[in-house]
Amino acid sequence: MEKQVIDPSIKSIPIEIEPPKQADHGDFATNFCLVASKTAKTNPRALAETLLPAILAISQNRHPHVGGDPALENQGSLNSSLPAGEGKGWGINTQNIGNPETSPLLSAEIAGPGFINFRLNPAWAAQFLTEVLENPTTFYKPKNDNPQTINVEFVSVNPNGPITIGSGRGAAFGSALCNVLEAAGNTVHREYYINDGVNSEQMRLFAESVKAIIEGRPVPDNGYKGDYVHKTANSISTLLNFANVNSERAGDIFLKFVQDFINATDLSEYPEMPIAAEKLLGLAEKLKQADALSSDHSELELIRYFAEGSMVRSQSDDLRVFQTNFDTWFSEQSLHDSGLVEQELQHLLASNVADDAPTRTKVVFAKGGIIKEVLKEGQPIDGDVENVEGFPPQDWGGQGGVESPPLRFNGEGDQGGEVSQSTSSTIWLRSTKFGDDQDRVLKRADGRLTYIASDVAYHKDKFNRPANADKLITVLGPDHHGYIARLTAVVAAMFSDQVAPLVNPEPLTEHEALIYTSIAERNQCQAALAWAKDHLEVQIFQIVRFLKDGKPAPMRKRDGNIYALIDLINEIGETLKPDGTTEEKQQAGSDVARFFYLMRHHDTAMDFDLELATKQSDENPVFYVQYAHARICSVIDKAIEEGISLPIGEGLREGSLEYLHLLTHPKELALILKICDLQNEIARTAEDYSVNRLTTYAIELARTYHSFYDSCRVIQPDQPELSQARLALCEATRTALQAALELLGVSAPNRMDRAERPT
RNA sequence: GCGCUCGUAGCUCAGCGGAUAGAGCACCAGCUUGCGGAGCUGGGGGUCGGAGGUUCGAAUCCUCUCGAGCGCGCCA
Repeated sequence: MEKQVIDPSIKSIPIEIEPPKQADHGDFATNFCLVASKTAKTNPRALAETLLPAILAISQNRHPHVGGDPALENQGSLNSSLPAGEGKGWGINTQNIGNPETSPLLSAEIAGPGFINFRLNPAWAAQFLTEVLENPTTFYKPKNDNPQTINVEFVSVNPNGPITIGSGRGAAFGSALCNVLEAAGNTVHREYYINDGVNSEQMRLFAESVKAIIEGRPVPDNGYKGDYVHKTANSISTLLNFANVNSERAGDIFLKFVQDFINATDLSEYPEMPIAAEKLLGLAEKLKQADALSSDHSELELIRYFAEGSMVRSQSDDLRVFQTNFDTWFSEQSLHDSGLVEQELQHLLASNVADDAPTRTKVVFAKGGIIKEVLKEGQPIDGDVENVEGFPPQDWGGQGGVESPPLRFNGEGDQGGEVSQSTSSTIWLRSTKFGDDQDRVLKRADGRLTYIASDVAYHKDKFNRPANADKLITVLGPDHHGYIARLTAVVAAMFSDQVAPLVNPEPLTEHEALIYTSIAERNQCQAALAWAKDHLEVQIFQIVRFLKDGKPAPMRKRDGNIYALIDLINEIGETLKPDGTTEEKQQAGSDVARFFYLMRHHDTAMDFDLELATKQSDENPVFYVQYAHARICSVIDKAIEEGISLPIGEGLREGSLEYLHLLTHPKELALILKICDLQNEIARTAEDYSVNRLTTYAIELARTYHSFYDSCRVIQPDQPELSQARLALCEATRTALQAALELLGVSAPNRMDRAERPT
């Protein structure tokens, strides 16, 4: 036969190798010939027939090993652990290849329109187990050629109530995402943003609600009414009574209490402590001032500090139970106190992306993000503030000039004061220059700063955690969808003076002329926007609808109809482990809730059936997975009792893995391949953040094991070599299961209590 | 109006442009003188909302359309 010449340009086409859905199509298949046929200027089948023998020349005598084939190294993670095809001949008929002990492949064949199907040599594939057993904590971590430092902010609810089951989804997703990003070789910083700015209307309302309860008045309209509000009010009430009766000593006593508490706490494990402690210490200082309680104003501050501090504490306690931990709890107010907000505001003004001109630009977009209309609105001189609910505040001083914030712990930290201290002009962020649909207020005419102003400083500061962070990921709830554009605009505006402008000599369009003053400005701003989109990724998780008695249950903090995450955890735990310790109950509850949240893609709405989660929770797939783990542990224990050695970790004995080639059963091969696949799943998850993939993987791995277990008896005293090989497979499976569950934040129990079966 | 998301088995949902679209629950029939039966094996069940388009090939990508959910504050 004549030697075929293949167009060399097909070298640039990526090779994809996947396990086919049909088992009789082999263990792996590649569609390369289908993809490359056009480039190669031939039909797929002919290309396959030419290519197969050409591939053969690469590796006639491969040694069995696990790891990358240099020829395939750059083609993707799964592929790198696969062998290259080798053999003679081609055609529809299966070709047997190499010798049965060491050849990677049993066969390779051309099928269908031009697929090449590979059948692995199980004995060769089993060598992968050596890798697993020798490196149980790293075998599943994919190679990462471009490791990044990433700040991930998630949960970040207001300190005015417990973590709800709604926020629970963000906690589960965010924490699991961090785990996966880390496993994929990145450096991750977990961050919680405490919305404790003294300007916050919501927090003021919260404090006023607590105060009303203390004083026996009805809470304000739209105020907070839940049980926890009363609980907080009661403890403050006790404190206040004590302080009033014994004001000269109350502060000292409370101060000592707080300090003892702090001293007894390992701060490295409780990163939120400085914030909560700061608030509580502030409260103690207040109590020490004899006249502190004389004015209504101060008492509200005091109540607010206590309420916020205790809420932050209880939130962090609940999250810790939920296997959700943070490196940094960041206080919004600290940005004001340190002057960073004012500093960044000046920066924006200096960069000409913010000003106090009395107009606002609004952009109307047509479908596809095309600008349809640009409107310039004049700013009402009066009345714009009064339209806002609750304004002007009667008894609450804001910052920036009306009054100083009530307490200071970080020295001066006042508002700087170069911009209008207390009067007249609203300061606008010209966010329409950065793709937002309207300009945003940074500073109100009365001098108070908006939430966006904090955001500017916050996002700049965030890039320091980790140092010189490559990327910020912010996980937000479904009600924050409209926030993406302005947040991106904020980041773009902040760095607008630091990026290279686009090169675009096109004159300004009619619309652009209303937004930008020059071509240069447009090119600068659009470059900044591109930079921002590149460095800030907002991940929205969709709504969780809670079903109680089959009907949607409303979930609002303010009307008290609230369902706390910790209550859900406790209820599930109570059902599952009625005789367990609190810790055991919460572990079980957390496991079920986390798995439940993580089973669905974060960006799709999900129903959370409260009956199912609490009452019928043994139907939850998490038990299926955990049962597989417990079962393996049991088998291993039993095997060791029977004198079968298990080669793991430091006890790895030379030669003890020499029988792995006996693992030739189809179920054994399937299990080995599934374990091998974990690395690939993690790599993909780190790319597209679809953490739910790992729950699916865990279920499939468990199923593959159960199926193997049913077909292949592990402990067979008359076949010690096979037993040992299968035991190694069991341990490798256990290791992979444990790794997957750990990433999900779900425990991998060594044993599980049998459920009581109704008779 | 604009934006985001979803529509796949009776129900809840998986599904990386590939070959005959999968799992759990529910239903039916089996499996243990053997390592945990919370398990395994098999079966019935589908116009992947609809219509076009791109492609050798579409549940997957594009456009349109129908239906459902959510979001668009000088709130945070």
